[in-house]
Amino acid sequence: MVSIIMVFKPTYQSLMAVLEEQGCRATAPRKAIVGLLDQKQGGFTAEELCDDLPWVGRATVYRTIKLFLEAGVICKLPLLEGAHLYLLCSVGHHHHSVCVECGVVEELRVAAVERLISAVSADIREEIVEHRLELYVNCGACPATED
Amino acid sequence: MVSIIMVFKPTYQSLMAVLEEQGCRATAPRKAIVGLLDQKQGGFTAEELCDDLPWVGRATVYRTIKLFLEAGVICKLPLLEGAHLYLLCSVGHHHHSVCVECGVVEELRVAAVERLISAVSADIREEIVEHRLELYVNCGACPATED
DNA sequence: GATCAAGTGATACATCCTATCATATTGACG
DNA sequence: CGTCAATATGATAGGATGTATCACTTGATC
Repeated sequence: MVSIIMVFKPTYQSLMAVLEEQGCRATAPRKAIVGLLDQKQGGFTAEELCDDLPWVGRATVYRTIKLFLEAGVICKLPLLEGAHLYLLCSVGHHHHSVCVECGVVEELRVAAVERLISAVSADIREEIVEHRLELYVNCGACPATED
Repeated sequence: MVSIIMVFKPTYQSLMAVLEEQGCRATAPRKAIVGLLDQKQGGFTAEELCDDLPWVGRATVYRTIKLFLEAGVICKLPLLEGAHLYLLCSVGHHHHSVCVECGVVEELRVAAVERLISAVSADIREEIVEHRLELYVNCGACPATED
């Protein structure tokens, strides 16, 4: 039996709180970016944010992404083709599933993965310090996304 | 019990055979690159190859890497820091462990991973088309690599 | 409101990789 | 061998994604 727990993602308020915790100011560009992130629950690219907020400099977009990356509320998810996606995510360890058709990303915690890692750990002489697992799925429910 | 199978990697001969299968010519640059790959069993970057073969153009180095990537005998392995490594690997599905200290990469087949994926697959409505697992380890045996 | 550290945007740059294109090489054929 | 067309090459420019710099602006505090 495999248990899968969906994890809820941060909201506008909690993201602004993260900034405050880091001793960062609540500036207009950052508020605008956070406002967007709040809506992009399916993942986003830096370029997307730049396009959506042309009045915000590219440097600021990247700086803000980096801030949240370091705070652990954004992950950088490698896609199959070598590109990657930024993704709002809950703090803590987890994995992702990405639909190869529609690109929708879901955050997973699969307890069995952690058990597997422990088991492998016992079998090899190296100490496992981190691991990464991504599932590339076909969600079967995505609308034909030809736009 | 977790079984881990080390997989042998392609040799000079088999790499040249891959080129031939693709209908490619055995040119001097390609032979030189293959000769190097044969020795870089621990992974390599494009820049490394360019440095080792200054008389071969960068474009050719990248083209040759791409050729082998498409043939499936080279993988592109994402590292924790966002960089990545190219890596000779056997054809077929497998995973990697990367030492975060010395960077040595080992190719793993962990049967238990495949069983886990099957189990997860049965529990979710999405169809899993591909997966990726990397272990970041501390091999404990690496020489202090401060150079 | 004045102050000043923190933040910003324009721009240049770094990295890694792909596209272009004139030239060179390969290997098949005679 | 020598010829020749297709293939491959290298120099160079360019694209994508991200970082560094720095003069200027803004926000939180007083």
